[in-house]
Amino acid sequence: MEFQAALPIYLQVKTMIKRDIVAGVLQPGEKMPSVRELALQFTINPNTVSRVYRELEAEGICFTRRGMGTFVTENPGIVRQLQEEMAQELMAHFLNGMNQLGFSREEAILMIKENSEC
Amino acid sequence: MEFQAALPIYLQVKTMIKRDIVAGVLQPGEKMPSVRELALQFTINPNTVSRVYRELEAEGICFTRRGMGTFVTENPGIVRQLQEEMAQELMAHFLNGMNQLGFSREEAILMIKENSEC
DNA sequence: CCTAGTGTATTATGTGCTTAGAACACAGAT
DNA sequence: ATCTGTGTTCTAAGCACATAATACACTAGG
Repeated sequence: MEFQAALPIYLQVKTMIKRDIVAGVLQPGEKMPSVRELALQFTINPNTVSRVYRELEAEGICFTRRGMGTFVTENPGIVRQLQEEMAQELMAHFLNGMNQLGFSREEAILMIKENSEC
Repeated sequence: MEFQAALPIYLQVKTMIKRDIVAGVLQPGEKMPSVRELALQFTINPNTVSRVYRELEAEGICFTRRGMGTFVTENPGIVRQLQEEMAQELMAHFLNGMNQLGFSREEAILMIKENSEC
């Protein structure tokens, strides 16, 4: 694992966790790795992981029981909600970028269809 | 104009300029805005613009004539090259992200087709 | 009670980005 | 020569991010 230099690590970790929830790697109610464990796994500082969990909790994605750990929100709708949010954001980013490059929505779709090398 | 907090300003400006070149807003050989002018336009520091021009020059996208200004590279291939590069990057980012959300390439294309609201 | 494993908080340090301000070097026009 | 508009360079300051190290607060299980 390596992080992209341009984006703060804590944001990249947030995205990874959210994607793991959508993909089912982390399931609703499941215990997430401990702050120290995830810090070891990513070779980053526990404080950085702590920030990630704090922000994810503020977004209603997980909750914390002091002394016990951090857990994915039980609400099963969380998966669909995250999936919708993140997919929309990816599509918007892609289409907006392609538009600024001079490609229409249809041209963008055509290009992505005819490109097997990505 | 406002910048995204997560990404350094100089990177965002670089992308904007490259997209303008691909879209034809800036044409090969054309004079680019002066460091101070672009700084005023974006309400950022001239040093930040200077850094953008320096990096773009290092990538062969523009060249500088001291006392005259900074100009888009004359080479007309620059447009096609940038277009190819940036489109590939957008497609890769999109498909990779969708994959991590659990969508195959075909599903991703379907979703983007059926979504007129983005 | 004690230990181990949780999240949390604090302090200090280093790095990169951004800004402000000032000065310098070069080119073109008057 | 002088003025104006270029890019360039330098110094100082502030902020966010990330790290290291340490300590604290809580929970479960021996």
